[in-house]
Amino acid sequence: MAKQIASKVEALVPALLNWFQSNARSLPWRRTRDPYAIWISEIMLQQTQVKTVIPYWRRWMRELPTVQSLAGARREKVLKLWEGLGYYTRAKNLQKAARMIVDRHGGRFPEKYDDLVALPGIGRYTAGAVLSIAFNQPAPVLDGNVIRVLTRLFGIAENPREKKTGATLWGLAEMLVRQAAPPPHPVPLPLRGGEGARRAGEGEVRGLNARPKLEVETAREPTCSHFNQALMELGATICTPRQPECSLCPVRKHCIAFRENRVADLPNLDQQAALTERRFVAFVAESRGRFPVRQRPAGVVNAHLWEFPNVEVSLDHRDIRQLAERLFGARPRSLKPLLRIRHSITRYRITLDVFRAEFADGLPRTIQAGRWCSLNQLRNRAFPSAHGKILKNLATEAERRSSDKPCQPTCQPHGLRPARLPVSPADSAIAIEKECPRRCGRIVPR
DNA sequence: AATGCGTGGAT
DNA sequence: TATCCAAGCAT
Repeated sequence: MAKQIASKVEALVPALLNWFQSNARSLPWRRTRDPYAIWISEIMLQQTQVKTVIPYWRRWMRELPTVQSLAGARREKVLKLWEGLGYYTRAKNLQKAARMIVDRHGGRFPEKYDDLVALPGIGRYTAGAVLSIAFNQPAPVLDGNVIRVLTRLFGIAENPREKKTGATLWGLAEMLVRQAAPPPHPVPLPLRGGEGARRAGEGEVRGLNARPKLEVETAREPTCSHFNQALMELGATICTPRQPECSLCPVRKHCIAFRENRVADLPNLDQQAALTERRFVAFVAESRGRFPVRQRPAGVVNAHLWEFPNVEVSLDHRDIRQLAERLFGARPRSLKPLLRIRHSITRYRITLDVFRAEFADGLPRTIQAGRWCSLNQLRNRAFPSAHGKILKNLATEAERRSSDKPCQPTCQPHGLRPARLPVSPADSAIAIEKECPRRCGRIVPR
């Protein structure tokens, strides 16, 4: 059994290396061997697709091209560069780790596994990825792609999340990348039989010809780097979760799942938990061109990012005015529904209802732990995706407002009288206004 | 061991 | 539209 696996491993490595040579996608981080650049790409690629990462990586490398620049950057800038990628702890850990590299490693990127996994945000996978891809060390990687490829190739039906199965998979990944590494010493002659012509030929040349130049030439081909990337590339482009392109697979003749028609059954993952519905109501208030926003505290979802004041409510909650009063400590002069955003984070499906709130002049100067920011100040802060959409909506509206000509005659700033609103002290109803029908962005009385 | 952490692409 | 899940890590 072990022998079968060994010979299979031996066959897979050259096939995948050869395939990768002509089928590797051209990705920006594949044009460098800078460990810092590769580290950044690996962190960004955690649970995130290549297509999404590319523009973020380019911008990050332009703004923070070295580990020193990252270590010295302001956190707000780091978060802004990460805005929209999610899992924001990744960005904060990147900076922590960069400072550790500068402080404890003299700014030189660690080349040892133990040093790498000691850095925040670097686990077993990322350490292996940086060691193999940047330094061409025979360190294994096991990510979602590799799990899929290996469970199919070797017909592993156990749940890969189980500890024992995970150990098996890591073991295979290690055998493979070791096989991809050139032998540490010139292979002593004579070779025993059955090793295969390729390896024998290589050994002969090296054994007979010990010129240093040849060693250098041999070592130049980064086979560990390419092999691990080949494994992941196969999983990303051919051996995909759904509708894999087995007809294009360079190793299908070695694939147990393909032979036994079990490709669709592997890997055997447990289905994800059902989503829970939640609803939030957020407010955009404005006073003299400034908007109140607050920063989320440490230890919660989207920690340290900014957001518009909001509260969670029951799915059928109706009294928006009451929410606004509670949040701002003042009764809004008007309330207008602005937009509804649906999104999901982790296991929650969230509806975010956003309202525009106007207050009598000078009313809410402070929102609990919040700040009044101009549009430009808002643009420099990092928002979670849903609140980023609110900001985008705001910016679009402001753009429209400033570029359009004044419209006649109902719109207050462009035309005539102020909106006269029925706000008697005892009145609990809020006058819902609407936008100027000429789309100048202003609010007009209904 | 199980759960929390975001977002968007693909189908 | 609904569902899956992507170059995982920390606790």
